[in-house]
Amino acid sequence: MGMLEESLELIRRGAEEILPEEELRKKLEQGRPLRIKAGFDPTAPDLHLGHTVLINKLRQFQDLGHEIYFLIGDFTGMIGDPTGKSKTRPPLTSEDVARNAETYKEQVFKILDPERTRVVFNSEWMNQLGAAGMVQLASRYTVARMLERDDFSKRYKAGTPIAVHEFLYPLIQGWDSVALRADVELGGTDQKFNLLMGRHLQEQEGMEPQVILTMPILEGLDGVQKMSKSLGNYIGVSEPPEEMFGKVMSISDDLMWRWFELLSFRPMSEIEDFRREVAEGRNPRDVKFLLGEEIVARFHGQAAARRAQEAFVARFQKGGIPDEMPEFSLAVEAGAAGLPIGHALRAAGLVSSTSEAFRMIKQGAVKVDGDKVSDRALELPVGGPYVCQVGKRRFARITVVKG
RNA sequence: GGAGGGGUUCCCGAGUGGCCAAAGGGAUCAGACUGUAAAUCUGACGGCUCAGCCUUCGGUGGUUCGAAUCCACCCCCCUCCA
Repeated sequence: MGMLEESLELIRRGAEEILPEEELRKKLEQGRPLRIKAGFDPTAPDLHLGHTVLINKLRQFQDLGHEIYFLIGDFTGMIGDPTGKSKTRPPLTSEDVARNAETYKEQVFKILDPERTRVVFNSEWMNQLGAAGMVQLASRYTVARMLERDDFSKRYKAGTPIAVHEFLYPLIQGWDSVALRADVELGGTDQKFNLLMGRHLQEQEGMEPQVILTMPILEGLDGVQKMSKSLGNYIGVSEPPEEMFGKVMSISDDLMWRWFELLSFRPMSEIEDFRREVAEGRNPRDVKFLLGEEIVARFHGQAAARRAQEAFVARFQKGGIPDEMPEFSLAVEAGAAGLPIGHALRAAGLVSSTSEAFRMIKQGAVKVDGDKVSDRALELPVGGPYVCQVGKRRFARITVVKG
């Protein structure tokens, strides 16, 4: 059964854990489209590549002919996810949720096939459940077992408070699996407990329990910490092509292989070939080009990807300046003939203070129209535009006008 | 409620009357080297109309020629006991 093994191998790719893998094999052997579930917050999505690791896995399931249930947890959203920090979330109106759902679709359908994706909301069945149903659901699990969840047990031992309703979160998430009759549920590694809850509840309901698949957290641009917005080491899926490409090029060679595994749709055999070629002397940069191109093409199309790469080569390999950069029109002070360079750089956001501007000048990092600036007292005469540059990456086009 | 420990520049963390814009490390930024890599080396790292000046060491007020350092009160955090 070569087909089956191939499918399994694709599903296994990059996955942290599949529990239990034997059951997954059996489900696949049934030859029917499986119901694949993954849950998402109802909050406004601003996806970055780290989030797409999971979505890519959904896509692979789709390619294998299975059906995706893209669950938006609008009911659970009211509880607030107790995993991790204890920030309370402001309640969302149904309009908010609807709008956020649209944004999700926009971003996610760059990867997923809309034809094979069902977007569902758990308020659909949770609102039906009622208080009595909720109590009954809560009776399905013991406190002792609840405390097995890693963060619960840590908090309990540490003596930090756990509100009773937080226990409801995994139960509801598990109940979603019952309601959807999910065959497989995907989630991040931190979701393992919640995913297993689905198995438990389905079993109690006499259903064939779902298989759970956890995906690892993607490392960000720094290669060490997880990709996240707050750490600033991310690539957003709606970033412009050139920026996206440039950021991919800036990752380390080691990280590149990790990204290939989790973000590329190239077969692993091909990636292994790349790895061998690099070991034999091929410039890793050229392989990274392929990764960058694939990723940019996914979100912006093939043509944009090619342009992004050309712009990259022109700018960095040939030392040119980018076509597009922020433009500013700055006024000189009344009576002055020109704009002091320090002020200009600060106003254009190239430096955060005039002090920094002077430091940069001292270090030879500042160029105007390609000429290195060494005089901190330099003034830009009325006119322009001047192409101002700090370091290799920060550019602005500045026009100086009369005050 | 009782006992003790602590709040320093982005983070960690030294400093206990002047030599302190404040050690050291991390992060960051720039320069060199490169492949806008990584590693390494060098430098910078409060602000300003910048060889000078101004504002910072939880808050407020005080002692002193002079305070991050001493005193008073206040706020916040942590540990132990009840």
